Amino acid sequence: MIRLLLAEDQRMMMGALALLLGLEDDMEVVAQVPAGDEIVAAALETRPDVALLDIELPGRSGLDAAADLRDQLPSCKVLIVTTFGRPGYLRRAMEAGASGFLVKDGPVEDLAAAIRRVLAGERVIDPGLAAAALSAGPNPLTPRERDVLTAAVDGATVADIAAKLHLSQATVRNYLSAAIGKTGTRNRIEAVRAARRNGWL
Amino acid sequence: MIRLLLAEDQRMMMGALALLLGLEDDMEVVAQVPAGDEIVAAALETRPDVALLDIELPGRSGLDAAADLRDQLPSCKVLIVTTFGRPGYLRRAMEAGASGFLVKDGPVEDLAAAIRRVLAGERVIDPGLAAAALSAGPNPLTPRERDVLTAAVDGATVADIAAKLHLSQATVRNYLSAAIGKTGTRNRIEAVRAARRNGWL
DNA sequence: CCCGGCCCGTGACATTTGTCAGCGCGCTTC
DNA sequence: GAAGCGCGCTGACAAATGTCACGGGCCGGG
Repeated sequence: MIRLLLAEDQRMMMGALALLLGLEDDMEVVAQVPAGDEIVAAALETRPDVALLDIELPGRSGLDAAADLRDQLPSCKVLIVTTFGRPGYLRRAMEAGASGFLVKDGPVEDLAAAIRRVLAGERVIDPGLAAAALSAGPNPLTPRERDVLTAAVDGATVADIAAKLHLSQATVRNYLSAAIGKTGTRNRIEAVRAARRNGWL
Repeated sequence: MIRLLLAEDQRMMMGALALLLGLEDDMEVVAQVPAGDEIVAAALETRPDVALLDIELPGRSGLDAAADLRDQLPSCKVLIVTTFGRPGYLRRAMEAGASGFLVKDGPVEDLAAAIRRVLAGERVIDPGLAAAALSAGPNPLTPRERDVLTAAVDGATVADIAAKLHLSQATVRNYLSAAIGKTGTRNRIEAVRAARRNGWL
């Protein structure tokens, strides 16, 4: 029996997948968690063979959780299953030790197949996405630029960002300007969107 | 047999739901469409009793499709199933003649139950959401303000928006300012976010 | 050791953005 | 027909934003 852990915040999706995978003869869903910060605890308790993780989860990112799992339960393979096929996500998933990366756009049938392949030691990666990840190149943003950009997503003003990050306003503007330059965009909004699209966030 | 149509752009979700609902004795999935502009054609061909529609679909919004269905195939009940429980969405769904409104956050079990209730003539609405929709009040934005705001989502400058909508830059700024005022926010980014959150977009 | 990169800051500058007061036009509603 | 509202426009103003050149400190690699 292949023991599975599911992490996914859309409960309907998680429930559907759990039922579906449970129908496979050789699979068994041993844990379902709706938040990123519950993954490790659930995994340590239930000892799954494969963990299916969404990326955008409340509490803790699925990518971070993947890294945690690699450290604390290396026997457990990680398969990232996400809505957004962003190049930077794939890259980070690989760095976090994930064994596979699927987008939810694909057919359900792929899922069980991917699980078996991952368990056999293979790496399963969406082929189109792999190309995009390679052509996109690595993240050009420095850590600080990322911080400032992420702080700017919800419409915060320069003053807000400066206060949140304990920086001078002028410094914030400089970082913002640098990020805008590196993303080849015209203002912070476009910069944020471009960075997100690439998974640089 | 209850004949079902599914419209959903995340194929994995759609596939999982189709399989799952197909397991119910009295249900049968007769159509699966991944785009909003294919819904009506598929419905006319397959004559479903209930259509499960996502809102954010490529091609045409599920809400618009719901209105189309009411006109062209009134025998078909519409159940909106969406990720985002935005008050304005619920309101618009009701105006488009939908019989039910579920969020994907809920458990899968609810789904089959909701389908049966909708078919029995009941209205199925997430209770928490109904309260939010009532307390949020109707959309305060004028059509033009909406246009300008939606044109601003991807970081377009005032000049871009003016060009796209064939308006003077000053006019665009005025609409933007009005929208900012009505949403009680501080700049266009916050205004866009607030409007989206409420489903005023 | 020196170079380069990242970090954090300054000051000055042009541009963009948001606000306000007003104008005329057309429509609906009372 | 007057009042109210949405539409589109103008002009002017303050504030926020983006750009540039520049400084210093800290670190790691050649």
